[in-house]
Amino acid sequence: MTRKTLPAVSPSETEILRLVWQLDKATVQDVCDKLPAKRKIAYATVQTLLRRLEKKGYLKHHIRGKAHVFFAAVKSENVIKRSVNDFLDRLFGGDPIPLMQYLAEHGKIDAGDIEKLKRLAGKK
Amino acid sequence: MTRKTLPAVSPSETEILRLVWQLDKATVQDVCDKLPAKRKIAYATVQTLLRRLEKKGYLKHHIRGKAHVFFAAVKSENVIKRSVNDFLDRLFGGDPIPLMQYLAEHGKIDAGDIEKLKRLAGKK
DNA sequence: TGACAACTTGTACAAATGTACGATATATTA
DNA sequence: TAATATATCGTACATTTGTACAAGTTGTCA
Repeated sequence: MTRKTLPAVSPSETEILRLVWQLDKATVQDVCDKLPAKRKIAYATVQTLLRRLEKKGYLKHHIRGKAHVFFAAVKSENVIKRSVNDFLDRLFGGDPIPLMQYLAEHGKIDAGDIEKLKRLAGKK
Repeated sequence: MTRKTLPAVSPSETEILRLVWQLDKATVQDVCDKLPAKRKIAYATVQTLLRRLEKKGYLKHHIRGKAHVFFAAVKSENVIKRSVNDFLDRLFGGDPIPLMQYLAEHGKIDAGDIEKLKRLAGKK
């Protein structure tokens, strides 16, 4: 009987969560190492974020030696879904087209990418 | 000599800001009326958000009668750019493809939309 | 012109967020 | 096994965010 909606993930937490997904399993140190060079925050800060994510229900951990090894407790798709919808609502009133448009116009994606996407969309 | 980076726009502020863009010029009341039915927050709250947006530099206002008429002080593209990039960084490490994919897979866009986008992307 | 309704202003305040130090516990290794 | 390096834990704290009331101000209409 898990609560159906977990507490919201804050922006910084999202960033950390993503790294854990990427690493699959990760210690505080692992996450620190994976942080983009630009983004420098203390080990202790990453630790706090991981702790909060666990308390909120997004992560679990088991122990390896003296270190905590964190891993996802919920499917990333669920988090992504919520995040994207929320973002879309706030910035574009829920309409995805302007977002796609922005990405297309800013060369963040090219025709090739779109070709692949088209196949994906077609599948639906 | 405007500061090159304005203070960040919070999620709720973003929502309000979007409505002002949509209305072009808007009083507190206008924004309230435009709020999605789901989202119900007090007049006073909307007012605070508008005040903050103005203080942060995203809005300006002139007076009409006794009411403040707010309007954009910076181009929406700038805000969108920052928001999208930020969102992309945090949730996808900056890679737009997974986002497009999510949108495509969830039927939020269809092949027709993509066809148009392709043309846009091609232009670049 | 006076009352009313519509607005703004000042202020408040709890909760969430971002960031991190100091103390303590524990593998590891010399 | 004692010292060391590494971790966690408890805690803290300034800001930002979300939300809003109460009091004062000012067009407006009868």
